[in-house]
Amino acid sequence: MRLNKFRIKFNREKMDYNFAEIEPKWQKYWEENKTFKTEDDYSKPKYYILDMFPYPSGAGLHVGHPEGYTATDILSRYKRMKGFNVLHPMGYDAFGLPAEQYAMQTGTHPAITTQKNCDNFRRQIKAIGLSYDWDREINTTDPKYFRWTQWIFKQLYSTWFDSDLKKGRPISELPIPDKIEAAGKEAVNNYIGEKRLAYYDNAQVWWCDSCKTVCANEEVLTDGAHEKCGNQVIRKNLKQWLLRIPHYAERLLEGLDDLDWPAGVKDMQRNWIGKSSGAEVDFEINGLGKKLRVYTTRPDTLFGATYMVIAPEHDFVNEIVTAEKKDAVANYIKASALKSDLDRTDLAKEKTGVFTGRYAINPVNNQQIPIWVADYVLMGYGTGAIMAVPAHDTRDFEFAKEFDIPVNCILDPKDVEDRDIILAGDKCWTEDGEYVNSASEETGLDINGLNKTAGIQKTVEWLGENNLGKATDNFKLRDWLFSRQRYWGEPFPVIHWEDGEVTLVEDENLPLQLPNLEEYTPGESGESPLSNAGDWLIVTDKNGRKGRRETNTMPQWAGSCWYYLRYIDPNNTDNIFDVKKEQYWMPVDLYVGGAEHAVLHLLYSRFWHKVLFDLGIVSTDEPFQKLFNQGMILAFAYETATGAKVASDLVEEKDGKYFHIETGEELKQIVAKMSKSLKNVVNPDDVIDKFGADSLRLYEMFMGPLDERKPWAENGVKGVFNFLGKAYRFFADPTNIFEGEEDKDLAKLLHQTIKKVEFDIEHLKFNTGISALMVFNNLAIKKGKVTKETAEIFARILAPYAPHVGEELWSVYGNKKTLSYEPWPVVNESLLQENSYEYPVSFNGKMRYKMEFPLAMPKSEIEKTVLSDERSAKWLEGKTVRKFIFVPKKIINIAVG
RNA sequence: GCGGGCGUGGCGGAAUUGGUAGACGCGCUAGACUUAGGAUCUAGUGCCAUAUGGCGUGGGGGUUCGAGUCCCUUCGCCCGUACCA
Repeated sequence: MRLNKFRIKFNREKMDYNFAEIEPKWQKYWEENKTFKTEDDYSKPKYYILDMFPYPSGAGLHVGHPEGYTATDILSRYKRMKGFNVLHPMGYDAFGLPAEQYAMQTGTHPAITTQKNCDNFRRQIKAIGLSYDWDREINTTDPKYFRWTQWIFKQLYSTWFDSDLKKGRPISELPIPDKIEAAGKEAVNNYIGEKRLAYYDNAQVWWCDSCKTVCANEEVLTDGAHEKCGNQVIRKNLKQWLLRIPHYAERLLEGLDDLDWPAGVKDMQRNWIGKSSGAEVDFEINGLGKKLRVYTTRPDTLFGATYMVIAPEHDFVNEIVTAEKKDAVANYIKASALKSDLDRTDLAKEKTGVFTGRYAINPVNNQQIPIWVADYVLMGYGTGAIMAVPAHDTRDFEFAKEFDIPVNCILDPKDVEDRDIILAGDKCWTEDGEYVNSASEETGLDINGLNKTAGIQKTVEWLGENNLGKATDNFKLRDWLFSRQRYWGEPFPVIHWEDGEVTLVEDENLPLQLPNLEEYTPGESGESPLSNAGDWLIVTDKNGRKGRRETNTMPQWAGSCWYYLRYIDPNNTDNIFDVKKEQYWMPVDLYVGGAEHAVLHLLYSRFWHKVLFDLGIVSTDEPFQKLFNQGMILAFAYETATGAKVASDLVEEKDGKYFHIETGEELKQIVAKMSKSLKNVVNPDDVIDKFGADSLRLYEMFMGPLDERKPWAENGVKGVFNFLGKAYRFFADPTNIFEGEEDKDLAKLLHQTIKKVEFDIEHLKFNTGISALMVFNNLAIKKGKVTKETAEIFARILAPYAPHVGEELWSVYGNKKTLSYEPWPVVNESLLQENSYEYPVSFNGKMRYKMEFPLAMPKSEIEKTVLSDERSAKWLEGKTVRKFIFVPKKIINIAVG
């Protein structure tokens, strides 16, 4: 479908809405007057409104960007008029792969590409009329910025987590056990190294062979593809920097409770942190004099354990396996090591495993149960070993059925249809019930007759008393892999000395800049491009000792982890920010962005923030008080009956139906993501050219609720453009404005509109706010004349949405300065007072007619009037009134029958 | 499987939280002004029916004087996640 099917024409004779003149004029005014420069005026209440800053791609802004940006801009403009000191900044998350790949192909330095893209983004953002304080613009690739990213890394490296106090503390305060102290300096250093929040070690990592880099767990998609490029990642063992985020698991989990965040995002983070409560239990291994420790969330089902499983990678495998099973087990381990992770996590596949030939002793009843090796048990979770209770765990049940292992039901489901089948061990039961066969005279444990909660409690107590196990929590959250084999990232301020010592670059030598390179291509086996940087790479200390700089760089998350803090004091050269300013501005009052960052950026940021809080660097425990996810903007797309997608330029519309231009086939209109291949990508620049920035802003807000996904429709832009045109033509025409008293209806609606617009902005319901402005505009035009006071109020309440039209009207009325700091109009409640109400009169819930009554009229009189009204006769005929319902200022309903 | 969200006219969506379903906009229909209209203005527009009226918020059931809204049940779609013991 051709998108340019109409062009806006102006009537040059009359005063018309010429956005192409108005918009650049006011953008220039704001820029020259630094209208939106934010002062650190502590006497005013503050409001910090943050957008997720963009990655400045070569493709420029997408219509998804202005959606969130307009929403925050409306709120910012509104809050300024409400007397708040508003911090509303913008910047660029500019480290990243595309600029580096472009450099590999063309030799253009990533800094040049980045600069160009940032300039383009800035131009586009300014063309939307967003009220950012441009003096606070930041860029993660700017050495003045990443100096402090490196500085924070140093803080992480120099911090340990005190699990008693549940907080991070300076590494200098780490108590060293006497035993370690006695073992010498190396032992002490190793001990400290094990406690640092940042550490360098061999790690099983995800490697993307297409990007030639490692990536974090969070960057690997469900199907094993790299989030950035879609290539399947593989496992590799490399020396890498990691951050001990699991130390903060509990804090990150608890912190979520008090945050005003979307439930979905909170749940995703909870899920990702993955806390489970259970117990660790030790099983004596028969004939080895060794204990095998398992983790279970169901210690209450110990009596039902009929076998055990250890992961193929478990340390004990070789010791446990008996001579005659050695080959079988070795083959199994080899086979599972070859399996891709995708295969291993494929739920549909059948369970596999092999018996080790050895038995363990179940501590609750001293029975011997076989130990198996199976890859459905993962080394990375819990202890890498489980007790298997097939009667009450679906995975164990599947496995037991596969290998003919006994299923002992120990939990009577009671009133359930399949009770007999379950009791016979032919069906798995994972819900609550009453224990049976769960007592042993020999060991003294008896939980028969209890329910699940009581069973768990009693078993855990018993395990503790007998020194066989204890209650334990487990988390899914793993160490955060924090280094990348890339050029275009923050260099680590780290030197590896030839004697094995690792030191950090001194604060006064930060930032550690990136060297200029000829060759940006990473090595095949995981060397970073920086290993080609000869002069930069090698350092010598004053004693002649040689060292090599860390050649990995930080991941893109590093820069975005703390950018909201730098906006507070972006040009501070001595400190990361001024303490007073931080105390004034933090926390962020509202953070708006896409939901795709639910477990990546938003979890990492919270982690860093908590560490900085523990170290006394920031004053709040959480960075973002309220989070709001804007919904994705989609587009209409077309597909054939067989579901084949058709590019939009091959579609024509006839009588509300869609046809293929070439084949004539009727097509179905669907909603899909904008994509180049479907040719339905909308560029904000084009929309501004054709309709203006105010129309773009208004339409993005008018489309629907901010948090919902919704399709772009150009006709909708025309709708809001028509509104702005109508409003402008009416309100900018001096012959429509008079001095005097406002029409009563219009005055009332005006104040209702102020109230509605205010409420809707506060609640981020911009679509209905615009609708209220339209309703008012329609009535004003119908009335034909408005007072200057009304006109000025309209300009002010329209301005947050359509600031260019707002400013233009304001100046038409003779005001010389911007309206950005004019006080928000006060609702005159007395105008909203009603002394009568037009009641809908319903019979059995169906509205039949309307009738006006004074609010003061008593119910009995209203009842009498309504029932004797001639319009009621028809509905009352042959029926008796069962009940007369009267709800003041709501409804009258007569139940008849 | 589990977790989160959604389902309202031809379309995007309203409904101030249990009280007039369909605000506002698009589209469509008719008219006005025009050489012209893809500009602008006016009127109409949930569906069925000639009409009194009937039917309508994915389907079924329930609570209530009254249900898009609450409860039960069922269907469909979207997002996230997955052998986490």
